[in-house]
Amino acid sequence: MQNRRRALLDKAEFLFAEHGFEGTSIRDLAKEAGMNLAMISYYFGSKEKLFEALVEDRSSSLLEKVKAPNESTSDPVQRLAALVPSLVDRWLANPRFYRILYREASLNSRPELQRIIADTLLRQVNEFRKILQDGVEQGRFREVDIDLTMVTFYGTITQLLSASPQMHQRMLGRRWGDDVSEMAHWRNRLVDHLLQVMQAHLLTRA
Amino acid sequence: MQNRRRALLDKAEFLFAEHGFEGTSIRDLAKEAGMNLAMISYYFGSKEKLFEALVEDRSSSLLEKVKAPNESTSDPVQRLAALVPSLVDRWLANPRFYRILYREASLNSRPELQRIIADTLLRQVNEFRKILQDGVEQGRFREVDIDLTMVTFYGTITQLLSASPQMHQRMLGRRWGDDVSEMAHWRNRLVDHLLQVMQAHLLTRA
Amino acid sequence: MQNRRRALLDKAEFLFAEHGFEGTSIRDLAKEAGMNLAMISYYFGSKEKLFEALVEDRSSSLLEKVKAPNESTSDPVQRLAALVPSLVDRWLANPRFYRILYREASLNSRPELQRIIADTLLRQVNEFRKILQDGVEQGRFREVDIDLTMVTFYGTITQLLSASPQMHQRMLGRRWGDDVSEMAHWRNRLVDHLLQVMQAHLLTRA
Amino acid sequence: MQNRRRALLDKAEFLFAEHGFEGTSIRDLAKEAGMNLAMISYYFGSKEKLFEALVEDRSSSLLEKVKAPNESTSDPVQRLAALVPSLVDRWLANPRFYRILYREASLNSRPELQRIIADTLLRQVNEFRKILQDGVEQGRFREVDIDLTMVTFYGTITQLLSASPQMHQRMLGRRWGDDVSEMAHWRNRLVDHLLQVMQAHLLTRA
DNA sequence: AATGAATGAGCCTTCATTCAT
DNA sequence: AATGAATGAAGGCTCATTCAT
Repeated sequence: MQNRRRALLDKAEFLFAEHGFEGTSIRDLAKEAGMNLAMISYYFGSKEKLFEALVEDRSSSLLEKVKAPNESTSDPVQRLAALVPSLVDRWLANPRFYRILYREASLNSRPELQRIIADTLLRQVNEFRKILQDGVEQGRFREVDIDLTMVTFYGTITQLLSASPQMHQRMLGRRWGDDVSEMAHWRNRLVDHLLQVMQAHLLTRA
Repeated sequence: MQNRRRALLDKAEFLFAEHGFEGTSIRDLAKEAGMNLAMISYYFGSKEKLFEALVEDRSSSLLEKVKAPNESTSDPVQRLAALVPSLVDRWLANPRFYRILYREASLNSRPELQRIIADTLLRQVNEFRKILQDGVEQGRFREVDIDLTMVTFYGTITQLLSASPQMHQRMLGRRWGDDVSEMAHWRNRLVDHLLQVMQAHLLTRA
Repeated sequence: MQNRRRALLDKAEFLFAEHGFEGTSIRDLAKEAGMNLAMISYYFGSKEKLFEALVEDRSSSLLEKVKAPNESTSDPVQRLAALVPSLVDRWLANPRFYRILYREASLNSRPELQRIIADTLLRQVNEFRKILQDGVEQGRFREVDIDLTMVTFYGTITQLLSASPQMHQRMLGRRWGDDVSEMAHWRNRLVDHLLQVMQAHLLTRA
Repeated sequence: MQNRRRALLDKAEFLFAEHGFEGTSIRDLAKEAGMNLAMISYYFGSKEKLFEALVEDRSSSLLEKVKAPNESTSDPVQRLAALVPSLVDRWLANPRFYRILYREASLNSRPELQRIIADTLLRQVNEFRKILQDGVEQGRFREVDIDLTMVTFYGTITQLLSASPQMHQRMLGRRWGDDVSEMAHWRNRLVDHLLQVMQAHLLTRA
């Protein structure tokens, strides 16, 4: 059945997020999913292929969601205002997945995995870069350091998503869990904050 | 001899940064350091204790450097302007170490390590938080989301430090290596950018 | 359908010959035959039973071919001259099968398989022994070491059949493949050589 | 200690001879040798490297023994008479090793192992080929099929060495074991037989 | 008749650690 | 102070087989 394959992907996402790719054994994964460990080989071929399948699955389901907004208008200011909540939603819809990606992206091992991860992350990053470039060219934005502005934007989200529960507790004082209302709370704070920071940074003062 | 212990710490820092704590075997480490693998147990007791020793060593050497600046004046604006380059220097002085810390801080394993890492990271974070709080209280800063402003500040640095060589190449187009002049380049860009973003964000417009 | 069963036997014979019984997995076999791996259990019950079925099939089909020649005359010299090409043809008609048998016959595992293999091989060996014994008894052959003469006779054929392609290439300089004309070449050389050796060895000199 | 390494080699030779390379697990081997299975990795690196080490060890110790005899005279007849017992002794000194080599040489897997085996076997084969070629050139031997004469010679020894205990019992009626007196018996019979066959085959009749 | 799914046992290898010297 | 030797546990993976359909 295909929902066993799906169950493996879900459990893998959870365990990879909590303990890392190296820190998760296929025995742990199989036990957690209530299956024989040979099923991982059966469905995916290997632990590494499972990872690739996870990226494939998650990124394909996410890319469909956001397409239109940034094409609807050519005004960089409006495009930015539209992209920020859209991106935040996209990331918060699958926080564990991005926690995994960012951690693995910081390693210098398993080059094939690295390539896949970089491809996935950069696809989204480039949406933002385009707006910045257009805005600066058109004189709507100040002449900022585009690379580092992107770093700030994505760094903010990454930082929030990547921190372990323990770090969150001690840094933000507030739980960061699977609770839906909790998520809505952060979503709104994050969107407001990012818009505020980006606009203050990019827009020329009257 | 003590420089053998030091050599182990240095090699461990390098390998942990590149391949992660789990991804680095003590065999690799011993081979890289040109010693017998029993030396790790001999000097540190275990792989985990070695990690703790690494944190101990690196953080103690860094904390001494920055103490005075933030006490010298009570003006939050000036204190911020002083803290930013000081912090950036502190981080860039040991980029590998922070790359390790941030990655491990995103895991939910080995609670004892987690605690040590959180302690180390938060000690620095709190310097920044204090300035923010004072500034807002004194009305010199706008009433921003302090937690998320911190996240943005540290997220920017983390993002820059954590990305793998491959990610750097593809995201920023520029190498990020051990080259000294390269480091100076990034140091200046980063300080300028952070000050600009923070001031635009925090300072009320005339 | 029965030709699927036959296809499995054929592919099994090929793979066992190339990689040995242990070295061939039923996965490889099923894939090579383009079937589901459950078919092996389905048709044969188990991998070992498949082997037995292979022996059954090949040896039964071969035994029918050669019966008459050795009964037609009582002269050992003529019987020998008739048996040699007949045996050579029998072996060369199925070189892979004998390659398998001889290899497995050199093991000391799976006693049941061993018994079956020994039965099959000895049935043919005994035809030769009988001629030798009769010839010596009748004074037509010299009083040779019958056991070792048999060993020489069968050893020659076995050696030729068993060597891997790589060994053949390097030992005989000539390919030993499925090519029909190639086979005819070896068949004639082998018959001539064996007759020459045996006659020189067995017949008293004038 | 190095005699543990030696013990592993000895046990491996025994088990490989009895059950084949594939049919012997490193668990069995370690248990048989009374060690932890990690020692195989420790001493040899891998199961395959252990095999290579076995070949290295056995063949190096054997090559030294026989050098002089075939150089002492240029008469092919005498050289043959000297080489036969010398070769037989060489092979019977390590029957298990050659049983392994011949079996593995009949496979078409693990090309690196194949190469090593072929090298080892051919080195000895070529001593014999040279005598044959010289003898024929000098007109001392009949114009025989040199390749197949070699096959007959080595096939005889191989056949005797390779058969499993069960096959021996049923084919030769006599045990073929580690018993020293038993070995001496076969050694003499084999030398006599081979000389007789080869001389009858090669020497022109008066 | 035939198959995809599933399993438990076993494979080889590497892990961090400890021990005797 | 330092090391080669040794270990038990765990790693990812493949094995032959069975089951429900």
